[in-house]
Amino acid sequence: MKYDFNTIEQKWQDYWAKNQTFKAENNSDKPKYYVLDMFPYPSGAGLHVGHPLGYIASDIYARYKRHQGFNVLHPQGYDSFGLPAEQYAIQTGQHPAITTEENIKTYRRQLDQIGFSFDWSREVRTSDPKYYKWTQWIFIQLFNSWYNKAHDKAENISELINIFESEGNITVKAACDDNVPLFTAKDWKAFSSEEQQRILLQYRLTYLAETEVNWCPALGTVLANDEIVNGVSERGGHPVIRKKMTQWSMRISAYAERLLQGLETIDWTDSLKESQRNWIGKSVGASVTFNVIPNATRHPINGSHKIAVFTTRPDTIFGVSFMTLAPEHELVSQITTPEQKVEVEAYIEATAKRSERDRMADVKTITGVFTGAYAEHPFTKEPIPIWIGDYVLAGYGTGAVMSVPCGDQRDYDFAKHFNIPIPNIFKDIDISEEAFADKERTIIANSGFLNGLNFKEATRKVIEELEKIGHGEGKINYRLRDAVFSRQRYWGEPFPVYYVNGMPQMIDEQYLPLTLPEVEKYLPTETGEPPLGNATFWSWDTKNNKVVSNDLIISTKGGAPDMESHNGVYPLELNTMPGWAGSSQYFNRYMDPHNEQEIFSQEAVNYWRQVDLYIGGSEHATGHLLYSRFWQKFMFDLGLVPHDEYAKKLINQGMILGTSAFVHYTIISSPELNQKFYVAIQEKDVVNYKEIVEKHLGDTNLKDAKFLDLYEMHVDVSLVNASDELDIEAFKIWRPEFKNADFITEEDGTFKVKRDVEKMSKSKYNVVNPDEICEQYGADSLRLYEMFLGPLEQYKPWNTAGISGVHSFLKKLWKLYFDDQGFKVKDREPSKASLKTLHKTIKKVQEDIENFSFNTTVSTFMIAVNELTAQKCNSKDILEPLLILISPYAPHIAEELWEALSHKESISTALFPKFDESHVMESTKNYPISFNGKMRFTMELPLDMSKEAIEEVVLANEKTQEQLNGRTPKKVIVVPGKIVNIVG
RNA sequence: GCUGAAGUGGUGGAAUUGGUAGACACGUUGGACUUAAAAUCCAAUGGCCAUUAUGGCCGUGCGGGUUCAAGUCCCGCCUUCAGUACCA
Repeated sequence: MKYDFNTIEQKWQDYWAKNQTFKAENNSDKPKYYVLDMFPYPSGAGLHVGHPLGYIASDIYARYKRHQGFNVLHPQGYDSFGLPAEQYAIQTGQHPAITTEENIKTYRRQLDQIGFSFDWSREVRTSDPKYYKWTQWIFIQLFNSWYNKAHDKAENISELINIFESEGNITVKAACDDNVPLFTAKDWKAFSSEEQQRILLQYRLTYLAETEVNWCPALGTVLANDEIVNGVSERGGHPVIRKKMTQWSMRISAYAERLLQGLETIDWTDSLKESQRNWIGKSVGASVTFNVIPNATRHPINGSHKIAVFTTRPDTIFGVSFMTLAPEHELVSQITTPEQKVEVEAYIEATAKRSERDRMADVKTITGVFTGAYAEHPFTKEPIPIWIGDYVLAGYGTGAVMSVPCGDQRDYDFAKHFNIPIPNIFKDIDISEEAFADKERTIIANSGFLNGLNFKEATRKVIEELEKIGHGEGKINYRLRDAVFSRQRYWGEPFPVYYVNGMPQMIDEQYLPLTLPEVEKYLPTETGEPPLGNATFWSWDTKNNKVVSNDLIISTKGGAPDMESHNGVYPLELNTMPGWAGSSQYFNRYMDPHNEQEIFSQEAVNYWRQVDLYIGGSEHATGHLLYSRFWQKFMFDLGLVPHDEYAKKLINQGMILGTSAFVHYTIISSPELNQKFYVAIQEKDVVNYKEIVEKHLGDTNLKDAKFLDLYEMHVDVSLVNASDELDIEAFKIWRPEFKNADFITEEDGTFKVKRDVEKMSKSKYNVVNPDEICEQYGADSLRLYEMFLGPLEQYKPWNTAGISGVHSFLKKLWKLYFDDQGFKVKDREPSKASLKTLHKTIKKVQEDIENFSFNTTVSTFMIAVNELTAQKCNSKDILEPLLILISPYAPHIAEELWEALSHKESISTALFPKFDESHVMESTKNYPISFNGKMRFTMELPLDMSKEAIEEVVLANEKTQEQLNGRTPKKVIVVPGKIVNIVG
């Protein structure tokens, strides 16, 4: 019988689906294990061979855990809201829901053919109203919460209102906006309802505020910091500018410290944790307040102003020789003197015009301008000139710095450039060339009460003094900014929000989900509103078939919208939520995906608790993986989840890259020619291509024609064979403009292309489709090969040629069970050698899987099968457990052979075989004997021999004596089980 | 600049944590089977030298060091990839 993989794989995929083999129950006597993949965005291009890598790894682990007797949850779903479907809709008018549905079908078919053990009964889709109902629900919970720093957790906003009513906000320690005014309980009660709401908004965990955002004109939407790469949009590479807009934001900064601390408790890779630490960017220092001197110049400044700065070096405060404000700083216009006004305004305008990218590009150019104003040094009372400069960022700290040129290189450069004095406050340090920033070696001088102190002592002392005079305090600053949560797009979750007098109100939970309305066009409206502004009606309560008009929402009764009485007309929020909204809690929803009453039941979440193993790409380090941790901590504060970290262990799979092929060519044109003439050149001839083309053309009529530069183009990799030779005829059909082209080939007519490793993408024609691989070699071969390619975490190029190795392994495996005569496994006593092979394989496989070293496991299988073939093993006692070992990697063939061994149940119910050391034990060990560190021969010795006995035997040995040649050994080293080394 | 990861044959990659470097696989070469091809099987395959055979020397990015013994540990460099970037 032949190994007919296509039939076998189809058979078992159908069997698994029909019998719901991998359906997980929310209770079991078995211990639980939760294996999660990052769910895919279903793109129109379908899967290429790089996509399933992580899924194969997690599937192997999930199947392995089932064999270990665990109740395994291994779900899958789709992150189905997103920009590509919307852009496709803009171009074609096709509703994103339809293209998304089609793409999901393709994905599902492709995933199914690889034989994953997903529990599809738990599938979620972020664009499904039944799912995004709960995304909207979480948004409402965030809106109704504030962060109490005293308890270090989120609490209900009603508790904050209680405090305001009894004591105002003076005693409240909350994560809130910086500019909240202080008020008493009496003040609070005197505020209008609208004023109260405005104040509460400054405390809520999701809030509406006018913020400076990253606006991408080409995409017509704002972007979060992690969606910008090198100053351009991550998607499409469009320029991004800063713009002030009223937007929803998430107060993730409230959780900065807990997000940082939580990293200590989870088993994620160091590099990923490090990225998150950098992104959070904690720095410890002090905030210092400087008073602006009202009449330091002929033109007194109106009112009294204070400038707060954040510094990590308060110990250098006596080295301050100027201050610098960001051009966007709000005080700039108030303190600038009339003489400086023109210059300052020109400077502000010039900086505002520069895009983020330009600003990043020339960080070396020093620019700035003097405001004319002075601040007073809190200790020396000396006047300090106030400058503005674009090296100070409005978005970090307070947007103002105290400049200490002797201790900070940027301040130093700025001072040098504008001839500002650079006082030296460091003992025995030369600062004539550059600033001195080494905290460890710092001894303060010329600094009054700080003289002689080191960095630590001086910092403590100066903070103490600042607090005494009310000019500052110790402070911790984080780089992490609140996350902008509004997107001006159609294909995303609508906000459950409407506005009364411009103040946002939450739609009552009973009316969720607020479903996405139909629109004619997916572009912004003519008045510049987001695409949702095009909707003519909204339908929300699908159960009761209630419909409301576009910008109308029905009046409220006691804060909740009342569907029955049509008393008022209020606009709805027209923005939608960003891509990361739907992916920030999906892992918990899988635990109880069909629950319509709650986001998930407490029974379910207390059973599954945490994700035990999460596999996905590292590109989400500062996006999804940070936001989802934030939401989990929030859910924990609400008492909804038992852990405030949702994923115990995380592995980043590396990317599988494509091997692109390129053809070089030049185009010849001359007046005599009607058309352009292409000449393709092999890579080796590229350097001297002009000479070679001329020589090639010889005396033809093209001889005197001019030819253009050399071009390089991607060639479809399917037109190139394993030896990099191009199929020229097929190429000419693929690219008709080359129909009459000349190819400068080898003498034997072959034409070699250039190869390069790049990301797989349609536009590079280097995509390898898993469908073809499954068709030609089978899913088991694909699974094994993807693992065999190299370590899971590593980036590695795909090369289809190598798959024949794993494929012939499967054929050899098959032959252990079936030959031409049929099934050949017998119920007979296994040989000692076969038992040894089996048990050393059990041990190695178990160790490898537990270390996620999947590539070496495949080698282990190959060695085992080769050995058993050589041993002519046909014993059931060996071949049956062997299948269980291989089954996580190649489940289809394992099921088929398992069935041939007369099993009625799926192999997934079988328990992993136990390793028995006695079969592997050897009574003797080969000791390598070396002289002066060089290995000369080996000698078999019993395992239980003592060091001394080994030494004696070795020295008495004939070969040893030969090597020693009459000399007496100086030293003999014996490490039992390892090596004997004799120093002559 | 900073942070993290990594440099091993023609190629992908192994190496029980300091103990015979190159497992396993691809590729290549030779052979068997076949009218032929495919498939399958066998053998060789880091480099150099020697050869009738046994063999010898050099080899894990570079330069040092520790050790009886270093791909692995220490010091100093170089290169590549990824993330981040005027963060006060």
